[in-house]
Amino acid sequence: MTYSIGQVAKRLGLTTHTLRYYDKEGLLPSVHKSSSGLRVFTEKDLEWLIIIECLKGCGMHLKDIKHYIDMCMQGDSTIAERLAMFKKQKEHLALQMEQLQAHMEKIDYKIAYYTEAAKRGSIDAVQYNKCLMKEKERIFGQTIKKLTEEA
Amino acid sequence: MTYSIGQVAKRLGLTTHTLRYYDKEGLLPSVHKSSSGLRVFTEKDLEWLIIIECLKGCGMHLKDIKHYIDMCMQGDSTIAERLAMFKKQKEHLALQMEQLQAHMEKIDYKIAYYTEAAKRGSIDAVQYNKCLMKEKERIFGQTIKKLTEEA
DNA sequence: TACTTACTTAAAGTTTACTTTAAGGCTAAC
DNA sequence: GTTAGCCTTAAAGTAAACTTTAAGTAAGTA
Repeated sequence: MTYSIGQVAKRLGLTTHTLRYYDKEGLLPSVHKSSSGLRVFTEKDLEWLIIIECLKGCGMHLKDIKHYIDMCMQGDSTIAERLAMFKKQKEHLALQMEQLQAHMEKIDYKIAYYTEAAKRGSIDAVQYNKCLMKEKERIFGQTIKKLTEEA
Repeated sequence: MTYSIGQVAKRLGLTTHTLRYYDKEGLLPSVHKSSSGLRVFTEKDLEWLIIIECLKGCGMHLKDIKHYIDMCMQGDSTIAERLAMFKKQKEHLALQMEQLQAHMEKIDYKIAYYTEAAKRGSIDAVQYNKCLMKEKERIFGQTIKKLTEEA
């Protein structure tokens, strides 16, 4: 089973322009051309693209993704480096998740805060109940406290 | 307790340039100047900055963050919109977390794969055991299967 | 008196990952 | 025979969030 550039673009949510751009940049070394010059994508190529999207989604730059792909083309001598790269990405990803979690706490605090404000019709009327206060302390406390200690 | 631009920059991991840039862009409307013209940051300003960093970390553009800040300055009439904004960000954040989770599964698969390859010294020697195969299917299966069905 | 830290305006430069424009040409399907 | 989808090169444009440069000034500290 093979796929045209248009089919692949549609399925992966990219444009054909982008796919040709990736190709030009050397990110799709395994995509071949048909006798009439059309790009022919195989399932293996789709796997590549899925990994490219994954690495991009992790915040990796195309330059570094290309480096990974170059390593793949180079063969078994780069296995250790490739493994190391994915391990590093895993750590990076874990950090990102922690950060999102921290953001979520702040957002939740704000939702609680504005829900109160909406109920009462004004910001000034918000009562810092125990829960709200504790959250505020936990969320803003550390950064500010550390600054104070430093000064 | 008040803080200089340098102290704030250091604590929040920004440069003084960036802080002045934010100020110029209207993101720090509550920062005042001392008699000699220096920016004076209060704890309230730090809270602002923490929220700005949070929204930035959620992927919001400075333009939209400014809109939020403008709403805050505008007063109680914007409470509902502010609440809605945070609720929307919460959803967005949840989506991002799901995506990171999906990325993590792919990374974990690759780590398992390359660990095998490293152990055996070559890619070709990797045995797709039950676990590896199942993961591969789960991760790459859907996208490719859907493409096949479509065609 | 130095030195550090801060201030100003205004413009130009940087990076990344595309996107767009232009201009023309091939091929397979209806 | 025309339409849809694909191809090419090459260059310019876009957006975001800074960063840098320039050039001069001023206040506070050791």
